[in-house]
Amino acid sequence: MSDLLAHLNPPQLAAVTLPPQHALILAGAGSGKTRVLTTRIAWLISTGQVGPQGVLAVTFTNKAAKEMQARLAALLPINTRGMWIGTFHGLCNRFLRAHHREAGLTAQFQILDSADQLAAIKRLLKNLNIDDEKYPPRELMHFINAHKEQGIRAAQAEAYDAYTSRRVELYGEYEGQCQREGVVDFSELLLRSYELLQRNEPLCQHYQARFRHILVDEFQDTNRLQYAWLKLLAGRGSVKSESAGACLFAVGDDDQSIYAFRGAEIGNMRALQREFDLPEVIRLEQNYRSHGNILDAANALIKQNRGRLGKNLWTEAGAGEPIRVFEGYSDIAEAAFIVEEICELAGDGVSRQQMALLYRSNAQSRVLEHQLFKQGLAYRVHGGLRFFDRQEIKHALAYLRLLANPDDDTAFARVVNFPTRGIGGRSIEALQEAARQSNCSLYNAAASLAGKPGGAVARFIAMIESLRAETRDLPLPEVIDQLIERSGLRQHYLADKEGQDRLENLDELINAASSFLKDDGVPLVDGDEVVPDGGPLASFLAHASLEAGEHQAGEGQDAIQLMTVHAAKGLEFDIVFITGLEQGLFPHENAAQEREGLEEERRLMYVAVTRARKRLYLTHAQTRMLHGQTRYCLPSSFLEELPVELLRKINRGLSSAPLAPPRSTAVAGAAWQQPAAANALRIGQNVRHARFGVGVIVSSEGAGPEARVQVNFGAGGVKWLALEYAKLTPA
DNA sequence: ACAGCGTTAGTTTTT
DNA sequence: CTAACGCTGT
Repeated sequence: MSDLLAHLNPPQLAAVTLPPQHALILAGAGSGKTRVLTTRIAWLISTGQVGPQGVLAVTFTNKAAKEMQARLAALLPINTRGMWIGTFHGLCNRFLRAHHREAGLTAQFQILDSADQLAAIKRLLKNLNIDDEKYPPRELMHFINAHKEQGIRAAQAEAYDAYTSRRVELYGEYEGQCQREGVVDFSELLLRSYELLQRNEPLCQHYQARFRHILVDEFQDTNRLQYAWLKLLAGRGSVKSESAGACLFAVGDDDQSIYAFRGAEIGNMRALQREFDLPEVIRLEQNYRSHGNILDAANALIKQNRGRLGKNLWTEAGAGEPIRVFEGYSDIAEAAFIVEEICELAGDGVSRQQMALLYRSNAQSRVLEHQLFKQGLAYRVHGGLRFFDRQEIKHALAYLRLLANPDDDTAFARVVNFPTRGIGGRSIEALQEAARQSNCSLYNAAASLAGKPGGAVARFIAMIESLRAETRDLPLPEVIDQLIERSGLRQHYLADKEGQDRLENLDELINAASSFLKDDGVPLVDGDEVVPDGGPLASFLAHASLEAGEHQAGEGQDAIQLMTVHAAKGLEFDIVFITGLEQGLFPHENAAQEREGLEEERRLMYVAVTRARKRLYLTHAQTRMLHGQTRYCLPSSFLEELPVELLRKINRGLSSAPLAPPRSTAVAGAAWQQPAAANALRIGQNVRHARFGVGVIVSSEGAGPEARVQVNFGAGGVKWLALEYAKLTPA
């Protein structure tokens, strides 16, 4: 036990050994947050304050959940498998499988991932003959998910105009379709669980009594529904607990909240303080990751945000190196500089894996990749296609889903004609019509409508039926093997000269099923209850939806790491390059208009800065290819928010930008007014506008009194201005 | 059924 | 500029 608590700093120790009460731990970047979380659980259990089954630990990602589980297993001599440690979605899935009847679901209910959900919505619109120009499927999906994340069903949704009223109707139709098909989307997992707990008091009280300690990671990322769910389980929701509810131990960092766009409510942190009457928050401010200069820069930057809970990172490590700032003439020059530095560092023996290139948006990786490739440097781009997202895997899983649940129309539509078997658009439309008329699934419609026994539809149904009958008692990996064979998938990819990789992935799927059965597939028996489910098939399918698998390519290699700043959250590297630090890019122009948006961008920058352990590079370019056009860019305002004494500009030979761009880029109108003036307006020229401030001229059109210039004002956006009226002075 | 063409949009993303 | 999508023609 003393081992357990050794090497904790005072606030960490205070957090870990807090008496049973609600708490908010404000955990800065690199402050040992995961350690505190896992040690807290271990301490609670090893001091006998709670049994393993009395703990509920929630994270957002599978990676975090696995890490917590692994660390806990290393701290405690108990089997952590039966414990309720997992993602919000994973735990809700477990809960709904155990109580599927009360939740109004079948034991076989399937989970739609985002792609499936979108396909389901497109199918719905087609069925209802709705113009998807007027109701774009993606937008409708967002509308539905946003409502679910607020805990709002179609029946309660407000419609303030005709358009929204129609969308609410469609939301309702979508709910009906999912229910008919026996599928739930990601947000439904949460909403369904929440509603069941709220409606079923005995059940809710059972879980309230069971979980004595609820621990939440990344609390700043919770949405309204997730917070409501936590409150309910902690006995602070609408169902009151007779005994005292669980203690809620929330760990988070408001300065690292970067997911507002997907529903995260930063306000949940203050709400928690208020609603749970927290006297104080424990701050973990000692940083074990970065050198002092990097932390000073991060602290100075984030101080610009308003309404923070407040926190100042510090370290016992020295100040370290200054932060290097580089300005390139173009995005290409920027990338070339970075690659040059990387070569030098690699020559000095720095591991390539310890160097990360961060950018605001994915499109930026292209130029960087190109330069790295030219130098023959190994690199890895994070955020690519994941294992269970591959089309061949999705096809195989769709067959599997159809075996488990014939009503799953999304699965049916996906594979009814893949590999092609002569069931074209008209047959499918006929099936859809028939299904609608008799209000049944596509599969049932196909089964009853498969008129001529020799028809393609009849053959498909027969194939699925015999597959289901003959694989009923086979172990899962063999079922998958059979299905790949009998569906014609193997044959199809064998014939495709580029199908080699896909066949290997299909074999990998069989392996994944074997190891799933070995690791996670054991029937869960925890505490007093046996957790039932729809059998190994249903749980494997749930696993596939909930855990799309890590990005596979080049995992172990010593390669330069490329990723968006979002993807870098939670990671750390010796050397970090933050690239594209330009107004309009980072902060992004879509976000920089309002304070809230700009503050979120600043938090994003804060996350980026705090990834670096030893050395940080901030790079930007004067010009950048964007949407096929050369954009003239101003340096990011975030650069100005960093204390200048921490920075070192390192523009070397190759960077020297032509300060006077070529004559041919002179703006027509300006040239007409003052042809030879030294301060003639030209593309790339910095100008000042009375209202919008400083900007760069991006392009121009027209001549004489009609001449207009397009100016990039960064945070103020990109604007067209008539030279005759707008008073632009060189800046 | 599928290739080829034209059109359009173009932050961030986990489950 | 490009990638992705949808439509049309064979």
